[in-house]
Amino acid sequence: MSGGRVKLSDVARDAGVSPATVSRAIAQPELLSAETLARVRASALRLGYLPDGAARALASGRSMTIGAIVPTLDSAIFARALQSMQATLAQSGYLLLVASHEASSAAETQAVRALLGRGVDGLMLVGAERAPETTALLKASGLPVVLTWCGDGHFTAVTIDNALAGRLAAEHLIGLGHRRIGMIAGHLQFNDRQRARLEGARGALSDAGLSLPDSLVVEQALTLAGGRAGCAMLLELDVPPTALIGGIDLFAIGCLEEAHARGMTVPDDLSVVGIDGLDMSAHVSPGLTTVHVPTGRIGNLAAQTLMAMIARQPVDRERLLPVELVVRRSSQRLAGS
Amino acid sequence: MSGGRVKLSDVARDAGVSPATVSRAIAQPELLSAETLARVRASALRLGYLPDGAARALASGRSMTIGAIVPTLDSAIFARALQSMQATLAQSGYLLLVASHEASSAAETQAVRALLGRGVDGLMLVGAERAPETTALLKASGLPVVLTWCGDGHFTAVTIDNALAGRLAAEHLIGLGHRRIGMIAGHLQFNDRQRARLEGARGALSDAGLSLPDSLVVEQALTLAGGRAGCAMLLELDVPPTALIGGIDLFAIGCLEEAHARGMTVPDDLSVVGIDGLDMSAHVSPGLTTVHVPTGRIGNLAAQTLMAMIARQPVDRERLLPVELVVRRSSQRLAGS
DNA sequence: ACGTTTGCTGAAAGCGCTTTCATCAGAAGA
DNA sequence: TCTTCTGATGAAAGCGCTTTCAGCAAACGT
Repeated sequence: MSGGRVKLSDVARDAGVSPATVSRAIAQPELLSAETLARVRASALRLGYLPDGAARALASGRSMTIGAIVPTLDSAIFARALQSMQATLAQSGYLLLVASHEASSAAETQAVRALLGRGVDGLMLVGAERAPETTALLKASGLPVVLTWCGDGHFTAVTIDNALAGRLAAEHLIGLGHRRIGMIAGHLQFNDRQRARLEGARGALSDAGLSLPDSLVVEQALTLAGGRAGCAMLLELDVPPTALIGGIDLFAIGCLEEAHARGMTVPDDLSVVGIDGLDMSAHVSPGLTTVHVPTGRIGNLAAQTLMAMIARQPVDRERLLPVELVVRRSSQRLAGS
Repeated sequence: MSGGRVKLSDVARDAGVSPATVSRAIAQPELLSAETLARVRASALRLGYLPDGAARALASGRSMTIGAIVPTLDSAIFARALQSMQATLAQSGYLLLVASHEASSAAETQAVRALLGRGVDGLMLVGAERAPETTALLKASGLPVVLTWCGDGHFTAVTIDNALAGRLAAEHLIGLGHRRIGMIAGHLQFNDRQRARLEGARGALSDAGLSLPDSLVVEQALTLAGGRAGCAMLLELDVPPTALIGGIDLFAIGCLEEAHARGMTVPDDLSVVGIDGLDMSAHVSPGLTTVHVPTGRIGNLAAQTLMAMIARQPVDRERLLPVELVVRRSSQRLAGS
């Protein structure tokens, strides 16, 4: 069975046509007469013919494969974006080649090189910050590239306004009378999304005549445990904040847990706001106030944009998707304000 | 820049050697003299040579690519497994080509065909149940295949004992005096993991002289909202169960939320046990009692097994990983038992 | 009736690499 | 000194497909 895979020439012989015709039957069926096409298809089906992707890629220069490089797959955010990307691509016969770099720009460079070598037809990356070498590699390849979450004004991008997200979270809390607001952010190194969210929050506070001093900002690993730890640190300050912003929802949920574990009540004793809008955030208790980010849509649009670029259709240089504050129970007016 | 990518023959010319030598410098450097190797490497580096994966794949028959087909990427479970797979593979220069089938066996067949066509060197699949056509395709390809979570005694597998997981959850509750236990399971169609977990729980109850009637089992979509809905249905029965088993942790967490929303206290009014052992489960309140599944390890081992099979090394036909009950606060002895 | 299109198919030249197989020094053995 | 290895390299034949470029009918125009 496995001895001698069926190849295009076998189908050609079986159908009594030339290899060229079989090739056309696959890629450009409209060029063939109905009769020939039917005959070739019948032969292909009968023999169980499966085109060899490597050979097709080599001969045609297109691999029908898109590469995606994310910080990690093990994140609800990127997992969802990739899932919708993959689903969108699959409808057009594209496959997704994924790599992760775990917040290392060197690893990202290596991943780009690996994917470029594998002949992807397009590439999706997260964020705008990267090693100059990586950018050079990307540019030199001439391949369609789409940046997500953050754009750099250089490559095509599907983005959200991370700074606005941070700002919305902060403004919401300021509007509720909070004056002392803390923030838990992801490690800012090689993570422009978190930096922008932090700066957005800082800007909102500053505009309100307040401030977000470094003492009220803690950097944590992007996990729920990180959120708990960050919350603990902030609550143990001499003058703890009355409200907390999580750079990602996971942090905010960690705050909910940590506050609960300390016998505090959210939102009575502490207001908490997240950024992301995870499904889960609607279901924790109290329901998490968060800045919703259309994560699935980002993946979906990245896929569509990439396919359009491959087809040499014009695309928006940068597609900015809206973020939106969703108020739930975890935030409330500061008592006595 | 992008005009005319550097190819192997360019490097050969630049280094003053034959193409064969350059090829060897990449794949079997030990065959070359140190001097030649250095010269070739210098040329390759200077010219920025990047081997063409499609050409290599075509000529060598190996693509250095592994395929993975999961129900969805948008799940903490599969995302984690894929992340650890990808990380493991990347260390050996392999890339991961992913596809999802959203619980459709037809979509799985299509994905297998697509990946096979793309010339993957090995394939990871979830579960043992699939269309006969898919199995035939897999067998005919002669490719290394590793099944995960469930094995079928046919293909190599990295599994857990899903029935045992269900059993452990149920036995724990039985041991706490619960007699009326409900279960929320994922849709059982094309999901042998959920079926096995349900049957395991049923077996434990039956062994204890109890039963798990269909009226106490609800099927839900594998989301937190599904868990809440399932919990609501069960709690609204005339004689509601005193304890609930979630076929996945997400269900159990949904139960926690739903119970809370109804003013019930877990575990005083309802005991809840999950299966999976999500990170999150340790942090919700009350902490979720769950049967821990080594999800990351599954991905890791699947990758290692696949690479071993590709290298024609002997591998265990089925590697059964242990599951373990982790008791936290969400379950307690039934009052008055 | 004859030059033109038009529609369909075939021949053949690669795509960029790997991999026998052959070659040829120089080292080793007799 | 002459053969026999051994180690390093090159020549060349593909891997399985796509894609010009031609060719050849049949249909068209005048």
